[in-house]
Amino acid sequence: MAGIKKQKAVPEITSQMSTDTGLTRGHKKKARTRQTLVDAALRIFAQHGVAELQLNKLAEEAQVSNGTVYNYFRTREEVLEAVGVELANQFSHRISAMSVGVDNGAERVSIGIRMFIRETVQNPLWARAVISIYQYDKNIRSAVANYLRSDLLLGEKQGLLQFESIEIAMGIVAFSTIGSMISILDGYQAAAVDTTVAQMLLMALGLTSAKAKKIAHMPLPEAEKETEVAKKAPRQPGRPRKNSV
Amino acid sequence: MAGIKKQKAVPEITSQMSTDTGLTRGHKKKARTRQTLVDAALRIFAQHGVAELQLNKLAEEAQVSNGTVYNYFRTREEVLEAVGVELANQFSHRISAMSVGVDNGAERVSIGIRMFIRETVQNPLWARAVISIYQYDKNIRSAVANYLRSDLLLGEKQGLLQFESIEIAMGIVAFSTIGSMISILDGYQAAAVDTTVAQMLLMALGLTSAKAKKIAHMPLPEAEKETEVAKKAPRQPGRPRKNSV
Amino acid sequence: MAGIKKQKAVPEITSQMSTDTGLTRGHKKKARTRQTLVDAALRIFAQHGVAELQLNKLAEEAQVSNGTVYNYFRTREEVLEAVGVELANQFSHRISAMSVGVDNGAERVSIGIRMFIRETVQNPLWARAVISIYQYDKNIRSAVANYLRSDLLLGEKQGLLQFESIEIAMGIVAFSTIGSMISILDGYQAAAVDTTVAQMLLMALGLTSAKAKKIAHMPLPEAEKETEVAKKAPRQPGRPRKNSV
Amino acid sequence: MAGIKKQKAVPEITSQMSTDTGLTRGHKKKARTRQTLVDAALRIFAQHGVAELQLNKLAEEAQVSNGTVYNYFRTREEVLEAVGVELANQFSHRISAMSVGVDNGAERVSIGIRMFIRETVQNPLWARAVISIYQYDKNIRSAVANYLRSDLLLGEKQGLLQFESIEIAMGIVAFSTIGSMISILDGYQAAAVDTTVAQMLLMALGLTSAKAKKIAHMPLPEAEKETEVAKKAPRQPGRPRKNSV
DNA sequence: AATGAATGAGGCTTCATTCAT
DNA sequence: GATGAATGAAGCCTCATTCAT
Repeated sequence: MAGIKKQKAVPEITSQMSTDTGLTRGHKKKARTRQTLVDAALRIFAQHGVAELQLNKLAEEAQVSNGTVYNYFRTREEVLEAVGVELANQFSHRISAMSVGVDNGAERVSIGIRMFIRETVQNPLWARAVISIYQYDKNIRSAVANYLRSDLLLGEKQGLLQFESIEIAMGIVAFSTIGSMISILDGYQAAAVDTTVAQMLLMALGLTSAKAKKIAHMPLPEAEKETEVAKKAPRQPGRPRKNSV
Repeated sequence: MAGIKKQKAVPEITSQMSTDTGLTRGHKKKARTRQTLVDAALRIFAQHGVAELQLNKLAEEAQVSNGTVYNYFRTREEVLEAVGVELANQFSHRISAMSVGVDNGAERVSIGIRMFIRETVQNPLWARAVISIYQYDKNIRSAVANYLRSDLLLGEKQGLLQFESIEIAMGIVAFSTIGSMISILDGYQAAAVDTTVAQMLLMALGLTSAKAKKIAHMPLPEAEKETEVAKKAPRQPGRPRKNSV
Repeated sequence: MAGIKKQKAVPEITSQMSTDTGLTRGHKKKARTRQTLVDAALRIFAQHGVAELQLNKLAEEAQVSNGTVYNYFRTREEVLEAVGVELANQFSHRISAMSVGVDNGAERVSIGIRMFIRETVQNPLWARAVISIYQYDKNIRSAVANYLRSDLLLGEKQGLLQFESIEIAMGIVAFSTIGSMISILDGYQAAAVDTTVAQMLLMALGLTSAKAKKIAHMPLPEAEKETEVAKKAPRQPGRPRKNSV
Repeated sequence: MAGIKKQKAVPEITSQMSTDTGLTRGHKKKARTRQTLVDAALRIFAQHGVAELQLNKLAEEAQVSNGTVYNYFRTREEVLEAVGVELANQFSHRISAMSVGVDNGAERVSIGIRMFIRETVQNPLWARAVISIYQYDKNIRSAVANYLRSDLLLGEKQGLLQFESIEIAMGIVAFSTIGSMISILDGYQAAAVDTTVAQMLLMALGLTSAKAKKIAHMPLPEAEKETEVAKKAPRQPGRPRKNSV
């Protein structure tokens, strides 16, 4: 987890989320500015929520002039959109990476839930950014849902999970997880929140208490995969229209 | 109870929410104006979310001058706080009223969940206000949680519900319900969302699938208030705002 | 005369200043409201300066409703004017009272200068009000000038004082006195400011250094009124306001 | 230096006051705009007094948008402070320039007094600005005092002037001068106010009537700058503002 | 591309004044 | 007279956006 040079007292929230921007070769300074801005935006979301994003603050955080922001984004909305896309992509990478090698649908779901909750404790700023944008942006909700969907369907196919409606099940798992993250940020203190939540949600998905407990308490895979995330390429400049963020 | 004269195309979201505090006597102008403002704020939350509350719009909506707002609230923040308190009070009344006469903890929880979800379909504006402020205001979350707590503890005492942590259980129930409401506002269409969600959450709380299903499908009590609500809440089309909630 | 009930921590600045308007008979409550308002205005001037007079604050300070102010004054300007007149009257009374029985023009001038400076130390709030309104209101300046004029002319007639222009002499005496008061409020600390200033001004008016010194150091007459003032004016800490006057 | 293009009927009050900082080269836009704003603020002070400074009027006067003001000053208070500093600096330059080449302390004091009074007649707007801010801002008073101090001490050292307290002497000279300026603005008309005042103040500082008269009547040095001022400052009638200064 | 000064619409807030009770 | 809620013009300030360099 490398981390970007920060000038403020804000802990690294982008480090894990952003790529290590292949600065191995140091000759794409200009192309990286956009990523710098997106990263800065994420840090601001974390601290102040989506609604508060101010472009002059963004410029300051990214250590560029305010005019520079407009070389990459035409409006404030476009910035929000780009950050949404960025975060959605990060979700994709992280969630897939999380349970790589695990082929039990119930376990995969459990791992996802637990990782998000654990990460909240480790990195509240990141959590705040996630929650903030998750609540704000329907597209993000869809992106998360899609990852959940495959695992839930897998679990169902394996005869482990049962639910009447995949959509409703996705909603419950996702919002309960987000809700638990919020509770933690609200100040709720407890050990093993992750396993407790995972167990309850597995029960909601049809597992018996015993089985749910067992799966929820399985050791988490070694998340060395964070490095993988780091490798992903910077987003392309072309503006993907439509709402989001 | 008659609902407030509206000059805009916004359906009644406050009429049903205002508690019948005996201020029918018209000699407390100040109290009435304050309520007018809070009601107007709720309507605005419903349409635009908490973050967008603008005090000049609030004044317009409440049909008073902008200066009047400041006779009641010193700052924008104070308005948000007051509305939060108001909504929390409404919750108190509504939730208690919902399952009055029901002494089974699991049933009480189920009724609460289902009522909120059903109300979302009937009155999306109200739902939007609830979601918006629920996400915005920790105090609201606490207020809701407290009502949940007693029912959960009752159910546990009755040997019906089981959970490791009451706090976590409250979070899961509340956020899953909110999440389902959001899904509905996001456009998710399904019959019997309420029973499905209630059943899953009861399972999360330790009931077997069969018992959960049975309780989740019990007929809802005839809430006279609800009848009124249904009457008053015309389907509301409302341009699908930027990003749902 | 008893001073007005104060609800704040502001020492009495009006009690000593209020002329004994024949309210000895205590049966004119309504007639006194106006005086209450003027007194309250003086207290506010003392604390915040003329420019800051706010009618709602005035009403609050006078413990009447804001509407009541408009039963006595039609506009804010009228309040300021009334306070000006009031203060001018107070000056009249005080200044004449000061050197009653003294028939030496130079001494009379000296006494006036010294009394104002001494009072500043004793009662900074009163001083602030005086300075504030003196600078604000030309009429006050005229009122003060008239009292000065007669003493200066007396002194000239007596062969004690000499000046080319009575108007200029009045200005120098008055503004030097006010200036000394400001210096004291600005934080200048010294013993015997009053005699030093009086001496210098007497010299400016043609007295030799020796004569000026002698007159400036004469004991002040026992102003019974002053005794009261001293009693009533507890040292006032008051944050040193940004820019004094 | 030619003065700033004015779009209003206000005579030049800034041109003469602006120090000739070599910002003639047009490549410091920011510095120029700031100066533009300060100059505009001085013009407003002259017309309306410090208390009335309105930032939208300031922007209008400076012919920039209101937002621009906030690129240079964070609050209204900061504008006042900046103008105070500016005026203090101008004082520094002007006063030193006034009696350059004169090495008699008493003469130097006399020259300063007389110049300010004469300038009041020539340029009432400038005088109003000076008076207004002098009364408002303690720092300005300090700045003026410091220039006076050295001359007074010089005169004392030369055996010309005598005073018990330098601080009190400074106060008397400064406030008497300001007071004379106010009298002039109040409408007092007389020839040779400057010499009369100077003479009286020199007497207050220990000079005999004869010596004081002689020094007070010495010809003023030819301030080339002053000539320009006289040229530029048309008599300004100006509605007699409610309460003068 | 980067810069950063300038812009101005629009929101927040104050406060003198009105008016029905 | 006294009250105090209501009014709304007017000021302060923010911030997304533009544009010349």
